[in-house]
Formats: sequence, structure tokens, C-alpha cells
Amino acid sequence: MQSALLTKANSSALPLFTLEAPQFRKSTDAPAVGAVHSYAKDGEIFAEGDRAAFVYKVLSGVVRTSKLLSDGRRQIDAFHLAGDIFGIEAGEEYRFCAEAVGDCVVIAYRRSNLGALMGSDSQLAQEMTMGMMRSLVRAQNHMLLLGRKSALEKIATFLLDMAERTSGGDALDLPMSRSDIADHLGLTIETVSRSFTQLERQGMIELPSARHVVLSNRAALEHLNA
Amino acid sequence: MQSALLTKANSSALPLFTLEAPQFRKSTDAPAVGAVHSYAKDGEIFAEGDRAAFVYKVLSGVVRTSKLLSDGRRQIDAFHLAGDIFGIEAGEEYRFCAEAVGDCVVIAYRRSNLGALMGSDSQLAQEMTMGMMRSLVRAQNHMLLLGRKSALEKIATFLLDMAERTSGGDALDLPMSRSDIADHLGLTIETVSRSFTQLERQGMIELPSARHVVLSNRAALEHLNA
DNA sequence: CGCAAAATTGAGGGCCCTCAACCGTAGTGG
DNA sequence: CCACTACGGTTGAGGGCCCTCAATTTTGCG
Repeated sequence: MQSALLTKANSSALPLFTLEAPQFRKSTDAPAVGAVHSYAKDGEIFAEGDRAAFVYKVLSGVVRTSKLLSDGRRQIDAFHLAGDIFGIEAGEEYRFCAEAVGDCVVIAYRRSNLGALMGSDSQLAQEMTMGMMRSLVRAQNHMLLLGRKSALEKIATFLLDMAERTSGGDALDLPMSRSDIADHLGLTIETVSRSFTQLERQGMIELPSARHVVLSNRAALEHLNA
Repeated sequence: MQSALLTKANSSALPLFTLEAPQFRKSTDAPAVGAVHSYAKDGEIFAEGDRAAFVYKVLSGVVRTSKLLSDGRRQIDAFHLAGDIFGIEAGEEYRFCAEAVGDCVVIAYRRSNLGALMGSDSQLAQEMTMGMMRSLVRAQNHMLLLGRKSALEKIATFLLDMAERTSGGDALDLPMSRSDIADHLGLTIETVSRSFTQLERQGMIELPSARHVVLSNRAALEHLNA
């Protein structure tokens, strides 16, 4: 199968923000709080069905978690940015696969250690619980999008959400491919592409390059958000 | 059966339900852990935006929780059967509305009391956490359905899931209307109806009446489940 | 520079939606 | 007892949104 790419050399390029990984480790490193791992683009962090031994937090980069149907259709349930928790499971196995969208660094907390950690470190306990809460809120909002929104509305919602989660401003660079966006929004790459150009033609966004988006008319986009 | 993560998260004070301070009082209203309410068909239990003062458990009947777009499009995120928890919120307001699908009875736990209740009654604490966990799992599976499954596949998945959650056998009577099913699966009532008759013609189900379904070919249905 | 992957664009088709008519059941009142 | 109505559900015809297939352009990287 796929081997976890534990490339210690966090590659080189990609001005991914965050050099604060050392800070994370330092604070509570003594009792082996978590192991830091790096993954190259498309590297597999865990697969659907793997034994769920770890809970992860993104330190830098972006992670996607997805489910597959038997014929290959894919649904990306979420993109996880720096600071986000993923891989929380109630059962023994992961019900998703997790992969690096681009080069990324994560910290893995062994589940069997979490009990003690959460007893001693209420900060981490709260983070875990809040992470699960946020996942639920995001999932519930996303169901409305998947079930009831048009392609244009999906893209508008996605762009506004990504902008809010990253810079917060109007300039936005997307870390993921059109294919990833499509599988997140329940569309095809062609429809994603067409929707982008349509939004551009309508003056709602600008596309200096495929992965750079400027939200030039937030009001109109938010109107599409319904 | 229970993961370390969950059990440990319970024992330490969950920040989830304690926006108001956890209380010491637990004897004054010992029998009144929650208030029982009855609702007629389509009765509103709470509305989107209401102050989230209670967490609910279904005692009998079925409850739907749904979100609306400004133009009236609706997405039912879940049906809650007897024993299910609903209305768990991290923030101050409900992000859904909750209505009775048919006549139903629920028990309402005041959120400000939950801290004490969960201290004294670990059974309830575990129920709350597991309720949230189950909601998350269901939501994540439902995203795959909404984003990537065909109408026939959606109906097949829905029927198998409902059968498992109720009788567990092959006979099934649906407590909700076609409209509710449609808004749960991201379809229209006409497509729901057509899919039912198509499954019937293909011998996978029988429809003695609109709301009584017999799963006469589980294997085929599960194949559609992909 | 040259290749492969990603993204865009176009043409055509299919799945599901929209609009509409019809059917069956249940409730109501003359 | 039987209109009459209301409502939920089914069925049909047609259209639109998005998918599929395909070609082309652009981007990224050696």
C-alpha cells in the first residue's frame, strides 16, 4: 500500500507560514506529548480502515480527509488548516483517509496517552472537544451546501469560507487543486472551473492565476451564499 | 467498547455544556433532571436562532432538525428516533430548527444544570458525548451521500439505515413524509417517489402502502449502497 | 526547453428538477 | 350515506443544470 512519507526534510520551498512548530513541542515535550511528522504533497497520513492510534493537529500546510465509494467516487469532508484537529474517532478504525494537500507538518498524539494528557492538560482536553465540535458544525453546514446549493452558490460559499479561515482579507490563495475542490463540493472539476470563470466574468472575483483568487465583490458573493 | 479518549473526556469537566458555571446543587430537584414535553405533528420544539437553553432526548416519536436557506430551500440534517439526543450546541443559539415529525415526546435538560448532572450522573454525561459523536459520524456519512450518490443510491442507503435504526428487520414503516425524505436526501418529492417505484419494479422493495416498505432484496440494496 | 499534470473550454447528453395533472385516503358536514 | 375538500403521493412531459467526453491551453517542474 502507501507508506507514510516521513520526510524529515520539510522539503524546501513553499512559504507556508508557521515556524512555530518548535514552540508547540517545547511546551510539553517531556512526557512524549506528540510526535511531529512531515508529509510531502499527496502523502498519506492514514487510510480508511487503519487502526486509529493517533489524533492529529495540523502545524503547517493543509490536510484533506475523505471517504471513497467502491467505484472510486470521492467525497472530501473537510480541509484542515494549521491549528485544526483531525483524526478523532470513537471506534477502533479511521472512517476516512487523510492526505497532505501540499507539503505539511502535523503533530500526532497517541490516543492511549490522551487520557492522561487530558487529565493533566485541560488545554489539550478542551482543544480536542472543541475540535470535535467544530467538525460537527462544519459538517452540518456542509450538508446544507451539498444538498441544496447550486454550483455557483457552492463555489461562493467555499471561497468566503476559505478566505475567512486563512487571511480573512479579500486576497486568497487556494492550497488545493480543482479536483480537491470538486470532491469537496460535490461537483466535477469542469463545473468548478466553469463556475470560477463565471464568477470572474460577473465581476465577483478576479483570477490572476488559477489558485489565486481576489474577492472583488464580497456583497454579491455573500448574496449567493443565501 | 469505549475509547480512552471518550471516557477520559467525560471524567474531566467537559467545557461543552458549561457556558454557565457548573453547579453544586444536585439535590434540590433530584427527580426533575429534565422536563418532559409533548409535541403534536409538525410542532416546533425550537427554531434556528433561539437561545439554546436545553438539550433534548427523544422519548417517543421522531424529531427532525433542519436548516433553511433564505429562499426556503430546506436541508434536514437528521431524524432523531427514540433515545437520540439533539439540540447540543457549543454557542448561545441553535443553528437548526427542530420539529416533531409525528406526535412525539421529548425530555429537555436545562443546559445550565448539565454540569451538575454530568458530575453526578456519569451515565448522562456519557450519553451526551456519545450523542455528539454519533451526530458527527452520521453527518460525515451523510456528506458522502449528498455529494456523491445518485437518487437510487440515496434511497437505498436511507432505507437500509432506517431499517437498522428501527426494527432491524426487513419490514419498515416510515414515520416521515416524502417531503421530509426529499429534504433529507437532497432530492425533490417527485424524484423520491419515482425512486421508490423504481426500486419496487426492480424487486428490491415492496410498497404495501406509501409509508410501509419491505426490503425484499437486501443484497441488491446493499450493492446500491456502494 | 520539453514534458506531464492541471486547468480551461466546448459540445452533447443524462439525471434530476419543474410544472402539472391525476389518484387515493381521510376528514367534514349536509 | 355521500359529496366535497384537503392533503399526500404518484405519474407524465419537458426543460435545465450539471456531468461526460474530448480538445486545447496553461502551468509547473525537471
